[in-house]
Amino acid sequence: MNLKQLSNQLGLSQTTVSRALNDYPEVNEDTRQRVKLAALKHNYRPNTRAMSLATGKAMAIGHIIPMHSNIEVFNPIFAEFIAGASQTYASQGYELILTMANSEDEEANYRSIASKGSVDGVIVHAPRFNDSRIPLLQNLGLPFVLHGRDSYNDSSSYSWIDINNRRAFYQATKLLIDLGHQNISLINGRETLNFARRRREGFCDALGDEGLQATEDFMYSGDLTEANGFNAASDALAQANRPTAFLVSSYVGALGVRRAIHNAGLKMGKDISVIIHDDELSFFHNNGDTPQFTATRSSVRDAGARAAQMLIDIIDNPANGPITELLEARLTIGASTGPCKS
Amino acid sequence: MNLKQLSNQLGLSQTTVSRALNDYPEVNEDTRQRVKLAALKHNYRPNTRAMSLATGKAMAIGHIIPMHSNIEVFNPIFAEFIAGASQTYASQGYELILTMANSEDEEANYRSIASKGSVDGVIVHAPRFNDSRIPLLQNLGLPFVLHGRDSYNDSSSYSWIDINNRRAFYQATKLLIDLGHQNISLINGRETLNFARRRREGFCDALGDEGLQATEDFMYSGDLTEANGFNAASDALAQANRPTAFLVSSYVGALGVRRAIHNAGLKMGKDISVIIHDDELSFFHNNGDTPQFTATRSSVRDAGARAAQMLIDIIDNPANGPITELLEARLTIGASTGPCKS
DNA sequence: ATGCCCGTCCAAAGCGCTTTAAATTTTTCT
DNA sequence: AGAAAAATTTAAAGCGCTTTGGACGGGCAT
Repeated sequence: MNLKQLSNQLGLSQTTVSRALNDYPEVNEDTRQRVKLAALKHNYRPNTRAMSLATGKAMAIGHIIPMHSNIEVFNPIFAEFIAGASQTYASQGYELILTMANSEDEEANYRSIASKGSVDGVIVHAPRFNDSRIPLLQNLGLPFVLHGRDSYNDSSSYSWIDINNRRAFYQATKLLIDLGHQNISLINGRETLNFARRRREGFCDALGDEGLQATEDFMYSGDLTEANGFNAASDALAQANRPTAFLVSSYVGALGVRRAIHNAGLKMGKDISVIIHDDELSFFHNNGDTPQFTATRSSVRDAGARAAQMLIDIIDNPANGPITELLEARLTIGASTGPCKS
Repeated sequence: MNLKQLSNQLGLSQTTVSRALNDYPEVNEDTRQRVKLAALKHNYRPNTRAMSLATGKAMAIGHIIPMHSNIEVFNPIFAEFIAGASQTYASQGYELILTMANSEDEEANYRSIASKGSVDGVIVHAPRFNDSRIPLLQNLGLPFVLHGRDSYNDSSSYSWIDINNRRAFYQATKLLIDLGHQNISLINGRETLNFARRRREGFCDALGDEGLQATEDFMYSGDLTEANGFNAASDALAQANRPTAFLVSSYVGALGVRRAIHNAGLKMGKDISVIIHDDELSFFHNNGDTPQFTATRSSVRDAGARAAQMLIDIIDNPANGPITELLEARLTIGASTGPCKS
């Protein structure tokens, strides 16, 4: 059933039917009811393609997940962020178009998306330091919101939502120091990404403020897989001057760290302290119990929902300037930290 | 830049330019080159909405993720499956439209999607026993592929891709029995879902074939979160006649099981054996090392890529009957199993 | 030359919707 | 009652593409 058929059914013009359904004021209330009823009865819904061709709005948002072609880790954090965003889209009639972009043809990918007209805007995931996608999208005139910031590009020139990574890791480090730990290992994400850089800064600054210094050997950086967490922690624990605490950038990585600690015959929270950053992935929620990990917490799903709303606002009001939002993580004590014993 | 502008530039008709770009034969080869060059130079790409309105094909596939509104676990398996599917779509010019559907308004959601014309087909995730979505989609005439089968509906009447869950769990159980385990606990997914039912069948049948019987108390079913795995295993291990082995339906759940085992002061692989089903989530890959878990393995990402291709084939050849594909999981020995010691 | 075919190109219709400009009906005011 | 204003409806254009049906001219056989 399309608009033409429906309006024939009703003995009305397409114009009137269209207006009735879209709640335009210039249509009689009785007519509107009649139209809406008929639409419901015939299960009519306007064809989105025709609609967006006519209005010039795609009513769709693109999410472009960066993938480095060989490694191909699909970070669950993307998934959770998207789950949040999709809630927002659903409530506002937007569709979510998902694309994976290999880093090689990334620029081509963005150009293609911009010119094909299938989205009204995009969410940019995992910004790298000096990320070329920012000027690119600005040039293309495609509205976008960054999940994260770029420390290189002027962060007031574009819209972003981020957590205060620096402060979170500063506080976490401070807590470990207060507990007596002086030899702390940082197991971080890939430091080509801004979030990881900022976390490292927070970590190093906190140490510096207490007159300590980070041991280069105990700072690890890489994809936040379980295996990488395990390998990093195992490596650190095998050293003579091994660290007494770990600061880990993700829950998944921390699972590997926990395994390494057990493997070394140590107890997490007693022999070795661990603080993690917890994005509150839904399949790791443990309801109510004291959390296993002391963590800086921030729901990435909420961030996704918020980012989506921001982007929609930007699309609706292109005249307004950039929107930015900085979220603070909550430092929550769990079972993985304790006083330094050595 | 749109088609009109481009063809004006070139001094050609829209018809010719369109045909040149779409590799129709009735256009001079020189002209075609000239057109393609100009398109490249001006970064022209046909507007997808206009294209799909003209052709009647959306060139998009919908993925509808079921969410039970209160719990809202975003299963990483969906994410990984989608990552696989998106590779296929990218190579064939399809877009991937992602939707989360609360179970309440699920039917309305599918109806809406079918009538809006924004997708050419859908992938149905996580089929339940006697899943109403199958007859619904058949009635709506919307092409679809199930990820999984429905044991209730006639599984030759629709297209699906599934792993042989029954056999995988039969073999895994058999292995545990061969190792001397008689008291085995099954920590399963939600048994309203077909995959979990089949796994349970395989488990029970293997026990039955060896003259054993499953202990009802030690069969758990629920969302496959870390916490649920932990709770189930903790519960089992607290019993007097506690099991000597666990069969766990997912990697994430197994992480909780492992934690419970450690918590009880036991060693996995020595005191307690564990076999899991491993969907080969990318962030749990450990490259090369002997796997932590003995597991039945099957890449859900590959399944996603394959499912996408199946659906595209179905869309292209609506006349052909349903396509089905049954994948076998590989039973791989890891460090989590050993002979029964009691 | 004539007619025919083939290769190449184009004008115009149509996909299903929104929206402008105008027509028609109803209400209001004098 | 008649004119003006307001309310309601409609015809038609247009969004950017594909595709049908035809036009045009050169090469070939007759």
